[in-house]
Amino acid sequence: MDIERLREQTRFEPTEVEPRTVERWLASGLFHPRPGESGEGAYSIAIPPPNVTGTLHMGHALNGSIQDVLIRYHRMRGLNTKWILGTDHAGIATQMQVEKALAAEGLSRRELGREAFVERVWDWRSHYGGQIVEQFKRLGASCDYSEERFTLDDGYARAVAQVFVALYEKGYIYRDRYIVNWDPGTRSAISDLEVEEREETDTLYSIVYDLEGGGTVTIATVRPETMLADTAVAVNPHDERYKDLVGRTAILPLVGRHLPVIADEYVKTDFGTGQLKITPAHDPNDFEIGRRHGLDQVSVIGEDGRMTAEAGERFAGLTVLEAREAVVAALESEGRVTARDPYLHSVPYSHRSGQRIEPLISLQWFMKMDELAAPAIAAVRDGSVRIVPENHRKVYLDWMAEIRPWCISRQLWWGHRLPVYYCESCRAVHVAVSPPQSCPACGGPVYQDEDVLDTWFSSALWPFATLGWPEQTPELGAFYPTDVLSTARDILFLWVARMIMMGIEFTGRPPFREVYIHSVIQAPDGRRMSKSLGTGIDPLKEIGKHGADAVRFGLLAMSSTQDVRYSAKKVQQGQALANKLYNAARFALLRIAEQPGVELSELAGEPRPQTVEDRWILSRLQAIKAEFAARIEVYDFSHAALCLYDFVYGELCDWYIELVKPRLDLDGSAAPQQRRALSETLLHVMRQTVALAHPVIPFVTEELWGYLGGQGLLAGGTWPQAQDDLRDPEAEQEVARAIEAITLLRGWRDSVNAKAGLIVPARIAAEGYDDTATLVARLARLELVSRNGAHAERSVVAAVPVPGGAVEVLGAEGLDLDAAQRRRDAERERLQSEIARSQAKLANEQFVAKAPAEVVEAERAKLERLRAEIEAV
RNA sequence: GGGCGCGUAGCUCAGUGGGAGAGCGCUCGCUUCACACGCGAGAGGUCGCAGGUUCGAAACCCGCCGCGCCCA
Repeated sequence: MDIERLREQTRFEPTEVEPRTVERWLASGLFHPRPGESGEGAYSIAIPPPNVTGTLHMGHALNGSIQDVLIRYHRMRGLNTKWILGTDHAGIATQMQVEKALAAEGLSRRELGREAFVERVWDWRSHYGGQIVEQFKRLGASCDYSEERFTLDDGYARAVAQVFVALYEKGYIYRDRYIVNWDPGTRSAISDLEVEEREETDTLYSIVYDLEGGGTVTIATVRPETMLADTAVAVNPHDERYKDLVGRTAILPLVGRHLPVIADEYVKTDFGTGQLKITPAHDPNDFEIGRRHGLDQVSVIGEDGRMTAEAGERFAGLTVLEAREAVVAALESEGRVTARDPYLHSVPYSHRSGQRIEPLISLQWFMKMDELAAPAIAAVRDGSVRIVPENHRKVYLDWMAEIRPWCISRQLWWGHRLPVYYCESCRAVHVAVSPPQSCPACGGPVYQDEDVLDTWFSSALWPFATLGWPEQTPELGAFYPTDVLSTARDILFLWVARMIMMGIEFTGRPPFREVYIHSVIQAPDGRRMSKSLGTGIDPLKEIGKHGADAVRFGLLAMSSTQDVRYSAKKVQQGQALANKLYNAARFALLRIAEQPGVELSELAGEPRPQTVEDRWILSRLQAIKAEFAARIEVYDFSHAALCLYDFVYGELCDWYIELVKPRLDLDGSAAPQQRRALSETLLHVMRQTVALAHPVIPFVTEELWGYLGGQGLLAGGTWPQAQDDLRDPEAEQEVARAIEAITLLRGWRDSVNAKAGLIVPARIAAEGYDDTATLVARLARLELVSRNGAHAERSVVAAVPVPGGAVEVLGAEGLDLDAAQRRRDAERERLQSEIARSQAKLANEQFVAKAPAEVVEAERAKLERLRAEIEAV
């Protein structure tokens, strides 16, 4: 590497370095493992496939950073590591985007026809799809880009069909007329999980129905238009007021239908009058009551969101809201509306189209979940799938315990079409992977079901369908099950739970050992980050401004076990770290290069400690390696990132480099062996630091690895594990003591207004500085005076307490001694109060008797230390 | 209605039984021969409120107030 370039370039420039570093990584083939390549075992992660139409948002950037840290760390640990990449066809989302584009041309999908429309979507995908994969590269994500999957690829589609057929044959998949969440926006049924409840205030109307044979009931409803479909009136069986009503008949106003009065536990006695209209075709709860009591189902709202002929001539064709007004007006004219009250309740909306859900009865395909859920519950309960953080475990188990059938058919065109065929002649139903040419029963012509599967049905197969299942491929053998699934919690039910169920059902094993649920990054003001709110922050823009390393570090550092606000400061901290590391390496290399008799290319980069600070940094390096590894193992990315920062700033740069500077001077006074040894040690420390930080900030570390003379690409290098033989508690203690003393002395200097450059004559009257006295003196800007040397006869003008005693200052030139006196008084006061506190504690018999011995002992030692310090002042 | 979580320095957050912490911001001082994306020093907190357990509580328990999310 060109050392001259390094000399001139005083800052790390991510926009210059990062793109070319990505190219080097991609060209290396490091990200594409071959099955069974490493004897150390395999490590794999299946990426949550982003929507093919999507672009990178903060959630992707965070999850990409998390997964890449895990992938790079394990790759460097020698495991055969694969990050499975791909995109999701995202049925509704993609179809809606293309429909929007068509609308701009004045076209609709129905005008185009199914085949042409689907072709348009494929075209659209090839033009605009997959951008996000390029964006993952820019982030530095080390996915296996050479094997990108798509959930609608041929092989994947075969896996989907095979799963459908198998589940159908087991009786888990069935067709039913059932109440579903109808989304008038997409004109499709959607699953319970795609429905979002919103609090809204509506008018609660009280309406009087006559009873046959005299009397009335009064029902309360926010949806008077659905009364046209009422088929019963219900009261609670324990409601004493209405005991006599049960079994009588009410007359439905406007329609005249006879409604039985039934008793059902569902009815709340304290809501409204305690009398409830039952509309099985337009309310999920009423539907269940209807099934329990064998009530008729009358549908008055159609799939277009308008009233049907069943609603009667006066109302047919009206929208739901128009019908509501018309029905209320009609009831009013009969004097049946007795009250209107504002009422706050939750209203279902489609997560997909944003429109209000219309519950209605529809012929759909469903999947029974109970049998699949049982082993998926067991897997989490017995720990074969571990959910981190653990509190999500309970959320998962609670939801799984109450799992309901899943509506899997969608009235869309973009997606996996159901492998279901109907005979035109005999109406027989055939479910098969390969389409029958004619009806196997009667030979008649067959046609395929129009519906496609819910996107999540195919996503549920992701970890194994991407590896070639149902074929027993080498990839499947090597990389399944995957090690961890990292995701935000919003798709725990939609996706994660279903993957566990399908994985166990079809491969006999859960698809991953651990599920890591990461933070949701909110806008800085605490709102949701979203395009529509205008609160989104584009990770690529941030990468452009601060570099991918900075964004990765920032996101990891701000992440937590709960939701967090986006912190631009953390990203800047990451940028500062990259630059700091760059400059530390730059300093080390330039100084090594300038050492007479030392040649960088001849150095091995092995530790050759000669002094206490050498032993100290090597020991601290082992500690930080162990801590980083431990944090990664428990998915504590924020502390992993921050401990790197603290090490680089707080130990390597602020102290070690400052401590060794004089030993790297250029006047040639040091012996060549010593220069060489220090160069070795410094190079070792820099290489190790850069390697250990690589999973978090891969770009700057890869760049520096080249300058530092590392072998090959760092991305393919070895992660430096902690070496216990380099641990040195004594050196750690000695240098920690020196650091504390220097800090105290600097504080003292400031308080006596000593000019920054002033060298103060002083004497160390304290224990434990044998090896560090000159270091302390230099960094605290003292001139050490020996007992019988130059200034020895001068009197002590100040004593600065430091661990183990004090530093006595001799000579007052340039010092504000009044300030020194004030400082000394303040210090004495502080010590006095601490001593008093400590004494009081030890005088407390309860404390001495009940606190653990070591705590009492520590308190005694502390008191002794304080007394020594106050003595020294 | 049920569940989960949060409330600590101006801001964002860490700390989970034994002397209140970090980053950023702020103040003061530094062209100290890697870095001003830098260096040194400093100010700043009744740890939401009220009770309890304990020799000892920011931390554990109970209640209240405020905020967020999930489920029904």
